[in-house]
Amino acid sequence: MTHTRTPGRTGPRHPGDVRARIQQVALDLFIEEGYDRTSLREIAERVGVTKAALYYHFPAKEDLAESLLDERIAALDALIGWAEQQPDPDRMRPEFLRRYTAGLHGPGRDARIARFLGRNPLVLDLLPAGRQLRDRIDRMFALLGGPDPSPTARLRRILALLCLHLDDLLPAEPARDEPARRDAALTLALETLQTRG
Amino acid sequence: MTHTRTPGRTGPRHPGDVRARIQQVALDLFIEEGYDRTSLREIAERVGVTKAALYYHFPAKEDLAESLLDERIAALDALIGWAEQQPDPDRMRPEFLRRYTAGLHGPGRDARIARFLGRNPLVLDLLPAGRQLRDRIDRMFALLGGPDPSPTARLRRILALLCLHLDDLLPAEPARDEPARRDAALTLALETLQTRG
DNA sequence: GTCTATAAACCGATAGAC
DNA sequence: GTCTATCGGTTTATAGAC
Repeated sequence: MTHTRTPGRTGPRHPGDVRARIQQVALDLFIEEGYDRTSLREIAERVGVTKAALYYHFPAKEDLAESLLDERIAALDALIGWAEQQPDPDRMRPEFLRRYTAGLHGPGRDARIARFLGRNPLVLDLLPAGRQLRDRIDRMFALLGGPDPSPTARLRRILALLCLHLDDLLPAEPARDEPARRDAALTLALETLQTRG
Repeated sequence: MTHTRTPGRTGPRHPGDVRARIQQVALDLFIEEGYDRTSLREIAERVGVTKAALYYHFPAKEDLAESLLDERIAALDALIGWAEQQPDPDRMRPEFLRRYTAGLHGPGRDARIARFLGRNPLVLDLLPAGRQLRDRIDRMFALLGGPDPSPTARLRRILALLCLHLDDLLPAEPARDEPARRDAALTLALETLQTRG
């Protein structure tokens, strides 16, 4: 038995684990200049290894992107699981939005993954994990609204969730990512969801 | 003086003007599979000409994309011009939203150009015309809100305009592009803009 | 685990005939 | 205006040494 470990497992042998650093750098570049325009050469260069080393950790470029989405899918699954256990949907929904935005801006990469998707929406069609993610989004829409929604009610719940992603969808604004802005977004989301027009 | 015309001018010599057909096909493909993933070979194939013919009508791929954005910029300039002439801002703003969505879904390519941008947001950074378009968007935000906005008010006007683009931002939904849905979006946009929280 | 070297494919773009 | 043919560059991905 050797000390060699599968690169897919967690638990870095040394800090700055290469696999995680590749993910970090790739995420940065995917946000900055787009998934398609980011080459593996560019990622490898910034990490400080060669292109071939990337292929040791990820079989293909798509698998590197998938590994990022998997984290986000797991986070959403946990949240959806919680929501489905709540007995009172009317009390669940506002708390759902609070937990959603809290999870987005807590520790971890979720906030940047959301921005990655906001800047590369076609990834949701392109990758298998993207289609899985879209399935989770649809289930969240279902949770946010009651049965048999009117067109307005349908749009309203979509809009409420979108509120919390304004900064991911818009091109860089001066005031992005400030706590006050996040609070304002949550307030707007709650108001949007709860208005009965 | 010959009959040869500059391809940039309007007035087709024959119906199905090749330049316009290239734009149509390119727009379709840019929406379906993304700007970066759409090759000139693919566009030429679907139009029924060779790649080289494309270069007669557009000096480069970017110029083809720019030509699409130019139409949208002109449409927005007209709308912004109207808004700046209105004496009463409080009466202008709801009407602005109505004209904005009417222009989007009237004759012309504007609706599909908006979807092109929703699916390829990085184009706004990439192309010179994209940055011009962003400038128009900023000016519309300024028109929609009064001076010295609170964080909530800032987000609110952004959200109102975003309402009218929900179908451009979301992955294909079953009920996209129906008049009832557009009416619901306009109602929501007006409500979002006018609520004073 | 990381390297050097290279394969194979595709891209945007150009030259020049017609 | 459209064609054939091709150039030069970049990309993803692989083979094999260490």
